Amino acid sequence: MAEQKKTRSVIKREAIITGALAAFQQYGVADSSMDKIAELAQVSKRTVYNHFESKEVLVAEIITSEWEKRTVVYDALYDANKDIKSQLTALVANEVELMCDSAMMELVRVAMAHFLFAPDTLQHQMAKMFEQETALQRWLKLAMADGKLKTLDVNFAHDQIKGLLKSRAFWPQLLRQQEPLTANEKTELVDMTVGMFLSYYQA
Amino acid sequence: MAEQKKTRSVIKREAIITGALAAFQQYGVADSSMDKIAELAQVSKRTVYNHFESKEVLVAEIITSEWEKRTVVYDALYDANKDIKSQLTALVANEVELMCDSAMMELVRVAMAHFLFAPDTLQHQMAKMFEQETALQRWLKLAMADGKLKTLDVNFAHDQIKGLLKSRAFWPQLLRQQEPLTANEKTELVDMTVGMFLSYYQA
DNA sequence: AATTTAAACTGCACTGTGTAGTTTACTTTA
DNA sequence: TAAAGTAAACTACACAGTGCAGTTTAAATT
Repeated sequence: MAEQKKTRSVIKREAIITGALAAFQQYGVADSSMDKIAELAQVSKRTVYNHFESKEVLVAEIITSEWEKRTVVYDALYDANKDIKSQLTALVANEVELMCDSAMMELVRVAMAHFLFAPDTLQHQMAKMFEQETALQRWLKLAMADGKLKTLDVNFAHDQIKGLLKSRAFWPQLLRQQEPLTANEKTELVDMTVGMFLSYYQA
Repeated sequence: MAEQKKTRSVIKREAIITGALAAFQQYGVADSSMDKIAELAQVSKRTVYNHFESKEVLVAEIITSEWEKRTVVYDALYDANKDIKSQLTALVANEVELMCDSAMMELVRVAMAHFLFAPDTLQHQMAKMFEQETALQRWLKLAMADGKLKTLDVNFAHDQIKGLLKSRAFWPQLLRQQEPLTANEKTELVDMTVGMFLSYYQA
């Protein structure tokens, strides 16, 4: 790794981002002043403005870059020789892990609160964050092409799976109405979801 | 109807609520100043404060009262003599109508943005808004007791149905990524949901 | 029908506070 | 020594909330 040669500028920048994220997660974007952010980052306010020309720029940059950092692509492609159920189970388990990740959840919370009433220009930015083909979608297409699933609308089916998962593993936690799922609850959720999906869709 | 005798006070109060709701829906709670609300309501700011002692009180009162107004109870109880599928279809169709309602959606948008980073005390208020047994839950219990459905965790099953519906009819619209569903799309969604649910749970 | 009364509303000036963003004079670091 | 950071004061503004003198409204009284 070439991580030793961090210039002071880079160090400060990272501190700002860390501090801003912490502030956003604790107070939300609207209630995080630039002074608070600078203080949390252990950096002078002027330095914040040297790195980010305005609060809006800082917010946008942090949210999108953190988002990209966290949407890593898990690419287990469809394998015609392996059994459908176990493949789907692995994929779905992966989706659950992604959506349960607490850093991810906090980021979504920040982004949602910030974008819900944002002007159109910012809404587009949010839209881009969401429209991103998942490994699950690719797999569904291939499995269907291979005749292992009933003919189906891939997007519809994908939303069904996501809906089944999120209603238990994501939304209640995002709204802080429910504790994060335990490992057991996760596997149960995955099994039930795959079971229900295949009971309807398996060819 | 005894609606003619509205005192001036009542008229003003209603104007304030209407104005505040309009402001909230357009700008969000945080960016709706009391001046803006008074202006939209065509009422002096002082009058707003005569009716609501602070902004927080105004927000809380409006959100909860509007919520209660909109969560009307549809009570179609389980009927052992009628066929399972048609009963469930009616109930699910009702749920979809409720969650698609644009006034409801706007209210949820306002409430979410407002409560997402609120202190614990306010979070409890939100929690109460959500924990409310639906006709669907009651029906599932009775249908299961009657042996028409496999033994199941009622809450889990309920969340599954809600998840299947919301991932297509609610969340994308809330985030303004998707237009509201057409009538056809709604019935298709209802049919697919009931179909999938029963394919797994019907005894 | 004219007058009185009390409650509610208005408009406006004013206080206090919090915040984005700027500026300045000084210090550190590569 | 030049670029980057620091600390603190400062500007300009928006907002929540208050106080008050004067006006409107509707109903009760004459």
